[in-house]
Amino acid sequence: MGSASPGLSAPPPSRLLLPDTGLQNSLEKGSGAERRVWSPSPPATPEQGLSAFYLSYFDMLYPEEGTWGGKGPVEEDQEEAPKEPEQCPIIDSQAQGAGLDYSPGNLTLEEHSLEQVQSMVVGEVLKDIETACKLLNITADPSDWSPGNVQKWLLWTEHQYRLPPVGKAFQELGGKELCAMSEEQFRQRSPLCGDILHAHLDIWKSGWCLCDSHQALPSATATWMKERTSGALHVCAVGSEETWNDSEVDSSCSGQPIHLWQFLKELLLKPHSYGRFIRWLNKEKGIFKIEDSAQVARLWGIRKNRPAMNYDKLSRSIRQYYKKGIIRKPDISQRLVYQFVHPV
DNA sequence: GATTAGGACTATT
DNA sequence: AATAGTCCTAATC
Repeated sequence: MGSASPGLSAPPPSRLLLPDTGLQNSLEKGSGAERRVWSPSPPATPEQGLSAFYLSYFDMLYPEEGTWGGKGPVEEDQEEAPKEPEQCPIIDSQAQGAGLDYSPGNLTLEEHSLEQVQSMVVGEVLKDIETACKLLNITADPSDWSPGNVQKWLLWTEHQYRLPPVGKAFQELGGKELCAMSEEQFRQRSPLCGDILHAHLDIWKSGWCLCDSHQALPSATATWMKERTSGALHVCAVGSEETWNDSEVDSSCSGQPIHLWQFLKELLLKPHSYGRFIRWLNKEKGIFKIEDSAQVARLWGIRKNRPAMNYDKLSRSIRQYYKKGIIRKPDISQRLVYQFVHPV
């Protein structure tokens, strides 16, 4: 799944259908400039429908809540409403593990857990998309689909997610028309699962957008997904020669697994989301500091689906880069500070 | 006690 | 084969 959590760019995790606890109220009270008010009303927006889908998907993936990492929803804090996006307060990593920071603006434990869920779910769905493309011999971009492709996709989605058959409800539609349809139109054609199908298609559209950073994303949900999952689907920059402008690092497509150094750059490119955990000390020289080793390791573990990842292992991988000339320690060695050998 | 360095081995692709 | 994950010892901060 995409990267995880800490992110917190729009839309916030509060879009998920949260348990009926006091959480919703606290979220609304704590809503800052970045935070949108969560609407407790029945799913009326595509995003809310999608959120419901995430949870149902999660249920399928992980029947027993909290099995991942074995810790359940009670976990570290990760995020706060940043006052200055580029200003990254140093967090005491000691306090992170057991840290229960409920200060205003910080995410609650439930949110963190949900973010992890979102990241994992989105990652799994994106993997499914890759698989489906190969299996069905269709493109990742739904707008390219022929009516036949649309039918293939429908059948696959029904089967994959055990949805009730939609029959001929979408029979004559091509990909472009399908993409142009609102959730309501999906519901009209398929009252039983139109919303779910629309949510699936939304993910396909977004997943496709992950391959093209220049293309505008169709929805806030897609923006959220892009923030969190860039690189999850397609990252192909290989070696240490390529440039690493903001526009280039995660705009590639090849299906190659992401490398740690790429992942670190990804995080570094989003200081607003991850600046608390890793940030540039000198971007021109490629010098960065891991402010919260445990969190960076946790994010890496999520990305690679390695629940047992920790900083000890992550740092071992970084050290392997010394020989390869990808990352090194800066001239003046500091703890948790590394330097990309080929900054641009 | 956390971090750093690196050897050795295994797993995955 | 390349890369990363795992486990380890030892040194250092």
